Amino acid sequence: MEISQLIGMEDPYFFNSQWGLMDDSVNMAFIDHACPVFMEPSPTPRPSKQLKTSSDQQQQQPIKTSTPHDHILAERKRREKLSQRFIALSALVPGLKKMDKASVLGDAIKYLKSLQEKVKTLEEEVTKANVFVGKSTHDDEGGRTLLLLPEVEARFWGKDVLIRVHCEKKSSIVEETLALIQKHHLSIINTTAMAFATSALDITVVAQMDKEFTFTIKDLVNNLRTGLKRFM
Amino acid sequence: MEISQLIGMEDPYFFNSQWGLMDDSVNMAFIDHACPVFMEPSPTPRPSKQLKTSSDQQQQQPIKTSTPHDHILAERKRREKLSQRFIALSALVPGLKKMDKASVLGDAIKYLKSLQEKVKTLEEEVTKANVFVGKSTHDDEGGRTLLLLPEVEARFWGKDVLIRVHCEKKSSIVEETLALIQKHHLSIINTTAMAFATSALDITVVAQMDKEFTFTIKDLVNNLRTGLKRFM
DNA sequence: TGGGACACGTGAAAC
DNA sequence: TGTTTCACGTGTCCC
Repeated sequence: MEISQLIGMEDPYFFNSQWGLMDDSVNMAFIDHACPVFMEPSPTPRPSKQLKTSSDQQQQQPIKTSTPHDHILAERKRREKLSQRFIALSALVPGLKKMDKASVLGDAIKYLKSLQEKVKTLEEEVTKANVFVGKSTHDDEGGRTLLLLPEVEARFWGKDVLIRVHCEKKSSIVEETLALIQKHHLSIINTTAMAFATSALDITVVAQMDKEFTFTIKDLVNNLRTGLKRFM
Repeated sequence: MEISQLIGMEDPYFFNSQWGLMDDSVNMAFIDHACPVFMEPSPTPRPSKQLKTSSDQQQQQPIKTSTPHDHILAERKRREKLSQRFIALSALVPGLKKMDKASVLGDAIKYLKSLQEKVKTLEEEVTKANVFVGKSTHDDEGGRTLLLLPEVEARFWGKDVLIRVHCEKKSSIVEETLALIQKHHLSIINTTAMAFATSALDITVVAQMDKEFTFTIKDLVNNLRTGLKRFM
């Protein structure tokens, strides 16, 4: 409120010392990049230059009848926001040596690229590497293994999936297992079930993930285990 | 807080061509953060030579006269570099709706955070998956296990033995595996071999120990692994 | 018409 | 010393 009164004397155009430099804005037109902002030759309307001292606050408005200092206030706010985000960005980039804006941007770009690459390779590794998951077993000290059936194990290689189930021999357990697998958008390629000892069953399934479907080994194993448990 | 500061220094923001403004540096103090220099191979599409127009503008410059135009050019170059990096950064951030600088920075920050989080969870997933690795592979220490083919796993139930072998698909590997098993005085009851992915083979064998013969799971697994390794 | 975004030139300050 | 980076106010464009 009172601010507007305090700076009534905006009276711009103080540095018309080298006004001839301004027609260089024509050249700037082709320097400008990306966003299609075209600078016009800038007619540069000559305002009646009259420098007013600070004591004189005659509020006359030549052309710019708009708010004179809301503009600079808004610009300050914009700069402040930008600076804050620069700081926030620099806080996220590790090993930042130089803190100037260009370096922050440059290192952030490099770091972002490396992160994208890392995510890519990690995702590949997760889905393509051979991994066992979700063995519900506990090793005791003797090297023996206590079996908490059902035991489910899966490994991925791209879209191929190998699933092993070791469970108690029960009627319809094979059908139930295959149905569970199919519910995960897996196309069964091959399967075998072998009896082991007196009451155990060892099921092996090779399947393929349907296109556009991805899930983690962990989820698959957990879902199969909990699904089979309901049958036990 | 900041508003009071801004209002308080509102007045000294005016300018005349003289050298009379000094307290401007006071308010700069809390925002300013200076930086070292940095140079990089930059395309610099346009040198933008400042050619002298017919209406030469050299005059006055009471005291300064140091480098009036190099400064402008340097600043232009700096801005150009910054803008270029903004464009490069915006090209890396997917799903960018608004293209203004603040949005680019903000979205880049959010994207960077999400990538960091993703890397973290992915790395966790990979290591956790490795922790769960079962008995068959090489290194037992620290709960970690190296995933080295061939993987061999065996379990006993009385005289019954279940053996699983996951190995590279090679000719005669099944026969070799069965031969190795038989050398351990194991009578093969049932067996199956399933191809998995492009070059893997998953063999499951159910056998029975011959009378009078006993050995530990560990010995059986190790012998099978070393025997199969010679084939790889 | 008014607020948001941008590039500009400029003075100051950090090496 | 000069080179480099910064924030500032400003004009202008664009919704």
